[in-house]
Amino acid sequence: MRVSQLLVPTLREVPAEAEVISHQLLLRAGFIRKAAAGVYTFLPLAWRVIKKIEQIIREEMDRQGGQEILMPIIQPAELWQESGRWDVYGPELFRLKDRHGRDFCLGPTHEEIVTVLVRQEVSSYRQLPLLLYQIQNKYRDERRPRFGLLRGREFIMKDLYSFDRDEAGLDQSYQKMYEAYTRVFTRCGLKFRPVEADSGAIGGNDTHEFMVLAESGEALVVFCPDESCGYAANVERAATTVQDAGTREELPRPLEEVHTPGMHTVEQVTGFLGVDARRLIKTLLYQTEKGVVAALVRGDREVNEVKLQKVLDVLRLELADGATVERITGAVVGYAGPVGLQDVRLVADEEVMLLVNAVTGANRDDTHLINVNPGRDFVPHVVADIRQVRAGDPCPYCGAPLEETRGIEVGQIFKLGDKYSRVLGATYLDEHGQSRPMIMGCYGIGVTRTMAAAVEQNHDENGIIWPVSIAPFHVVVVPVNHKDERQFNLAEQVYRELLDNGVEVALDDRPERAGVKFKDADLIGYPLRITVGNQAVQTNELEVRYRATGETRMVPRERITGHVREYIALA
RNA sequence: CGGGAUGUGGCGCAGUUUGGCUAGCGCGCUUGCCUUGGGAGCAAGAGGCCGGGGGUUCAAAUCCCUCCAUCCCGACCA
Repeated sequence: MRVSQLLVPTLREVPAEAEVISHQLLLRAGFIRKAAAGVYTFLPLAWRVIKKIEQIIREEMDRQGGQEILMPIIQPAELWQESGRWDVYGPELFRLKDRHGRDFCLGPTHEEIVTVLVRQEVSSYRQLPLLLYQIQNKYRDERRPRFGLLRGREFIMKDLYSFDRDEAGLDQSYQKMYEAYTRVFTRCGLKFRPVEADSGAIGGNDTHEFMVLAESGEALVVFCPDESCGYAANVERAATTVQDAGTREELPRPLEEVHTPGMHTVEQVTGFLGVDARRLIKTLLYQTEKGVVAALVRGDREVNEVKLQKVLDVLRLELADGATVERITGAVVGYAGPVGLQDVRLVADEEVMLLVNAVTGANRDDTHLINVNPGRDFVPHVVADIRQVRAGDPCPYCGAPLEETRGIEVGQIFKLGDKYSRVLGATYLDEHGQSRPMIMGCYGIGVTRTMAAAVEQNHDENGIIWPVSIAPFHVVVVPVNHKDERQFNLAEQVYRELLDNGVEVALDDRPERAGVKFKDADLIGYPLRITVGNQAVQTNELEVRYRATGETRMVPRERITGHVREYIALA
């Protein structure tokens, strides 16, 4: 490709709207342009990258027996009503009507369509397992699209759905996808980590997220530093062993009230009373659709709202406002406690139950209770793990102190079980003529998000550094002086030779000064740059520059194609 | 959805407080000269219903009302 003919509108300055580095660089390097909030046009370079990622995904899906199909973006409301998700999905679902007033939506995911397809076309155990996938645009009307391609409203996703006879079959399909995903992200040249995750509203038991490790990631991950243990989980899901606060050996003392004027934070109370935060029981009131709930965690802990939501089995969970707190506890915010609290469900974290002679709010202004003993002074309705794990907590398997990192979720694999096959009636006849629901799994990869994640992880102050496997071109050939015919002809020869040998090469034939072309080459992130200047013409040696390291090397003219091909093959 | 901010040529911005006559600057773009190994220089150009609508006024980018868009923080979602 001749750069003079290529639509790569590079920008010298960072567009004001871009905050994260992948968004800035993809705009500046001429890969993407915004059409609306969270909706982008992919220019030629971006589209080449996307096609490469898609191709890697295709090969790995096919390797595991996946069959590619293409399902519609526009889906009839009836399907979603049948699964029950038309009402549940909420405002995230892009809804529209046709000219007859019939309801449709733009697919945010395709469980309904694919399950109904399989319901109609598959009826025998002989046809299972079946792995169907597509690479398709997806639509989610995010409340707040942000970070460029990392959280858009329209995005490209690979989604595969597995249909098995039973749980054992599902386990196998799940394992295949786990391997396939590991291969996909490895081949894309990304540093990533599969982590245990929460299954959220989709439900199901097992689920893993594949996280590309990057500071800008929205997800927080904890992991065990012991490689042989290998535990890693999204903090939403992460567990840790129950820890004693050091009060266990004490003998319970009689409950006592203390005057604590103006002390309503954990720091204030611990400072005032001269006790460890671990001795406090923090009482947080939450509003849910099932009423107000009190969540108890130790003073040094935070509530994990995802865990709490799961324990309570509620759809809505938010901290109660001050007025509600006062109504329930009879005191201003800061003095809530479990003792004598009426009309709310009490959920206590496991660690709270181990405390002896704890400190809590007294449900009265400026008053706390000391020597509170769980079981004696209050009895929670539920005891569960609702605490947020943090770095330093012991690994639940081996006890080593956990570490923290941030990640971008580029893939997630789910065991769905019979959730959709039951409601949508996707059944098959087994070898005994018995009708059974198919056992399903679903597996997604955010393709456009993966492109952005690759940039987040691979860049420097000059621009993008594409992993070779997904780079838009492998190499750019740059004649230094566009008016020097000898340079230009040599560059042209090299360009053609590389083209003829199957190398993805761009020739920067623009009548620009060398500096401009070098800057653009760095910004765009071609893995290799071949510079053709005076030296090349005179000595017949070409300068090859490696984007990843910034190193250069002189390569004899006749060896250039071999050198480039070797580099690509080894990458 | 709550809070905050911003909309002026392709990009980055000034001008708005205190209304005023041809709306500016840098980059980019076009043409010419010159230059040619890290975003050169000189000269001449093209390009803007100042986000939309309504109002106030002799006069609105500037003041008022309203709508829209975009970005950030939070909440939310997977």
